[in-house]
Amino acid sequence: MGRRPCCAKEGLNRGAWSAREDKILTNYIKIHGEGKWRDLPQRAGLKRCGKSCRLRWLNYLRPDIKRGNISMEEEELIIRLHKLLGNRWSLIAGRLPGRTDNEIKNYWNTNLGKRVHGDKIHDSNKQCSKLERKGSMESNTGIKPETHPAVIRTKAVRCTKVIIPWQLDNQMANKNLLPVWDCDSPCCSPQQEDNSCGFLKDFDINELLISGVLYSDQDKEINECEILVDGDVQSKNMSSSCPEHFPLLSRDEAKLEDSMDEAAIRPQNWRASTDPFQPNDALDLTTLASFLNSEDEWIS
DNA sequence: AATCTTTGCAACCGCAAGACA
DNA sequence: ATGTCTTGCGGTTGCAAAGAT
Repeated sequence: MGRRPCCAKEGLNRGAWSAREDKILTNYIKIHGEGKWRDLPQRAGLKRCGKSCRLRWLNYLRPDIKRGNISMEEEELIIRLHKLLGNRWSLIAGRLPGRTDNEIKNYWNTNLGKRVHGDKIHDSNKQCSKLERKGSMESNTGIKPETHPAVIRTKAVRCTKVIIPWQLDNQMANKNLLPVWDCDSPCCSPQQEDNSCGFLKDFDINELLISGVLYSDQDKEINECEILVDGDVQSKNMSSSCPEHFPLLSRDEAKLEDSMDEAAIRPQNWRASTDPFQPNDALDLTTLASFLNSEDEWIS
C-alpha cells in the first residue's frame, strides 16, 4: 500500500498563481496561521495542491520576503556561504533575512554559479544548450562541478532531542546562546522553574561546538566515517513545537556560531521567524560578511 | 518585423525524515 | 514496531521575456 498522494491532481490549478489565489491564501494564513498544508486548499477554497500553497506562501507571499535586487553584500555572502556549505540553500537562505532558498538557488544558478564557474569555462561553453545548462551540464560537457575544498558535508544523523546539563543551560542562556522562547507550549521554555518537561538534548554540546576539521579531499574518507549532526534539520525538529530554533548545531553551523560568538557578533535571531507576521531582526550582513572573511582563514 | 535562441524565475516533483496514530 | 502523514529540501522543468539573428 503506497502512500497517499499529497493531493488529487485532477481538477486542480497548476502553474502560475493568480492575484486572486494569492489573496485567498494570504488571507487564510493571516487568520488561521501556517501549517496543515494538506487540508489548507480545501478549507481556503483554493483549487491547488497543499504543497503548492506552501511553496507559494514561503517563496512569495510571506510578508517578510525581500524580492529582487540582491545587494553586493548579499551576493558576497551567498558566494562565501556556498563555498562553505555547498548547495544547502535553506541554510544559506537562513542567513539572509527575507531571502528564500528558492530565490538564492535560482540566483546562484543564473548568476553566481556561472560567474564562479565561468572564470574557468571559456566561450566554447557559452553555446551550450539549455539542457546542458540544467544539471547535466557537468556530466555532458565534461565540466566538473566546482570542487569545494572546504564544503562541509553534513551527514544525515539527526538529533531529535538533546540533553543539556542545567549549568550548561544557564551558561548558554547567559551567553545568549539560547533562543528567545515566545511560544505558549508548556514544553517550550527551558527557563521554566519546573524543568520537568525538560529540554532534552542527547548529545555532547561541547563536542558539537568544537570547530571541526573542514571537509577536504584529503580527509574525505575520515569525514565520511564521522558522525555529524545535520544542521538544517534541527530547525525542523524544534520548529514543530517552538517557533524559534534552538541551535542544535551541525558542525558547519557550530563553527559559524562559535566564531560569531567569539567575535561577539552573533545575530540574536539568525533564522527567520516562523511567525510570518513578526518582522525578523535584521541580520547584520556586514558583520556576517566580515565573519566569513575570517572563515577563509580556517579553510586555508 | 519575424523567427529562433537564451535567460531567469516561479512552480513542480520526488525523496527523506520526524511526528504521530 | 509499523505504517502513514506532514513538512521541508534540493533538483528539475516549463514558460514568458529578452536578446540575437
